[in-house]
Amino acid sequence: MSNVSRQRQTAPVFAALGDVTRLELISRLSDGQSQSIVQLSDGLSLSRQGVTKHLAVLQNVGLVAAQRVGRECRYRIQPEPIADAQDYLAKASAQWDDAIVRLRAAVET
Amino acid sequence: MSNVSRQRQTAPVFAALGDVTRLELISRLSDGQSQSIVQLSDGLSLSRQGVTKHLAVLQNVGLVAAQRVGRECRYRIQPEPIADAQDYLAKASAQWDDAIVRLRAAVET
DNA sequence: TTAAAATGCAGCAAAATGGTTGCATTTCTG
DNA sequence: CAGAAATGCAACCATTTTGCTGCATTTTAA
Repeated sequence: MSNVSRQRQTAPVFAALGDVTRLELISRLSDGQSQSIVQLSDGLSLSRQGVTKHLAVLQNVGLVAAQRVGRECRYRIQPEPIADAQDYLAKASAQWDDAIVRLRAAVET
Repeated sequence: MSNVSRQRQTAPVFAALGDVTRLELISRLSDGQSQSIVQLSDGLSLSRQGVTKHLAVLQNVGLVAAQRVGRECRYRIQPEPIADAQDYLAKASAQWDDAIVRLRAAVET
């Protein structure tokens, strides 16, 4: 995959993670259990509809999945996008780690 | 460090990474060499001032550092914030990996 | 069957973002 | 010194984001 298309895929995931409230939601879902909107809203200084919007952002980039159960809507975390983001950062840092090693070597020559 | 304060630190870094142009700038700087604004603007379908703004975003969260050299301003990548972001994602995924293992174990009991 | 609970949808306002242009300033170079 | 090169700064604009409220709908439970 090209650099550009990997960036186009990954950037929206980073953007979705770039908000304290959404990181908190991710954190609350990180035990692997699904939770309803009301449950997820509990303790946040934000209206229920505000939380719904944040969940929609997370869902749009595939970080969470929703399932309607009776009258409630349960959200569950989806590990893949995070793994991809992790991978992206790992490759980026590997790149300049290598570069730094080469630069050091060049200096010491 | 508490969950919340880690989120407050990390969220802005993710937000800064959540843009294709900025990911491209990071990528261009990943060889460890510093580059001027004109160099970084080359080939981007964006005005030089637009690029400057993106660089300011990256600088504000510590992803790059600027140094004035004569009439040009050279930017260099700063590995730390990315390492932090990587660490954050690693801890998050470890959390639900553990949870999934526990859930499987519970089911198989 | 009636009321409460959980959610969805629409509209609206404030703020942030991403981009532009124009002009001033600093620094090199012929 | 004069002009070109590189940047900084300010103002402006369109769009997106983030939050709200109000009301409708669906589902449960008494």
